[in-house]
Amino acid sequence: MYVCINFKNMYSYKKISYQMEEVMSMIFHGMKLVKSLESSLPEKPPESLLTSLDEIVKTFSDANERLKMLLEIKNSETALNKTKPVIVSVANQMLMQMEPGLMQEYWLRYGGSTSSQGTEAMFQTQLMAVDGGGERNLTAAVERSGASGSSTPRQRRRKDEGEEQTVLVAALRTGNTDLPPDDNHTWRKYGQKEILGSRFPRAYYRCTHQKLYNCPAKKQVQRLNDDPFTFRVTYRGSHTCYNSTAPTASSATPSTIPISSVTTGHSVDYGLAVVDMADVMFGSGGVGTNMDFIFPKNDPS
DNA sequence: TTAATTTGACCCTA
DNA sequence: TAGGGTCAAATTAA
Repeated sequence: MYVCINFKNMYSYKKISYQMEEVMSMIFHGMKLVKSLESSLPEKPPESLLTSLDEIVKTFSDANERLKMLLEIKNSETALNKTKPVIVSVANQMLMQMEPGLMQEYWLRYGGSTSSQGTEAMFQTQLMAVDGGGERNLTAAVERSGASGSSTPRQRRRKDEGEEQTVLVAALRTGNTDLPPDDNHTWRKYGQKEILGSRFPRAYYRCTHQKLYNCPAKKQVQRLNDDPFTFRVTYRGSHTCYNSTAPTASSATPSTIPISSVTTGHSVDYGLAVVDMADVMFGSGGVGTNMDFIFPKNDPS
């Protein structure tokens, strides 16, 4: 199952996008202050401590206020523009510029909500089930599986490896179309299998840093039977290699993600598209071209 | 030379 | 027992 979000009113969406960047930068500034305070905590005199705390509180409080205002704007626009969800095929084109794994990465890196309900409410998304070429609205959650299992861990477990997320990703139309688009992580292919009932084999990847950093992230990539230009990518496990080998997105502006492959991996080049987090957070509007994204709804972490 | 991919065999689960 | 997931030796690419 996948989440589709409509982005319509490009004008207000850009304004909000800009404001959201400001909020994000305020939050990051606050975090910086906290870190700075933390490092100098033992020798800080009470007066200086008070000043620092005041500044931190004010920064986060300002960010909070600004965010509330943005949400109000967003909600009022949503009420005015009840739009019909557009289906995955349209999204394929957008995915050439931005693909779901990056949203997952963004949340992981920049502290997305740990509450899927909160995220759900904020985005007011519409869930859509995509089954091959068919479509139907659903209100179920994004695929999760393997939460339970036997209590005796074994070396080669499959069913209780934690959360699983499935997303659709557009295949490249040029170059090596066999490769799924880069998702800003480096993956090593460790297997490929013919799957019963599937026209195309399923490829198995794990994080390149699995051994070095004990990173458990894995993904499966498979072309859809009825749409060879779309990959179904299933992510399992979260990356634990961020702190040590983080791709450069974290060093960029917090609200932007470079989509070209900044690490090695498959050398798929998309140019350098930039994705605003606010684009995703406040993406419903009135006039303009539909822009649809698909990304995992639940909190990937 | 090193790292990544391929692929047949093995293991695990339903 | 079948099907899916993983391992690891062999092969290929950089």
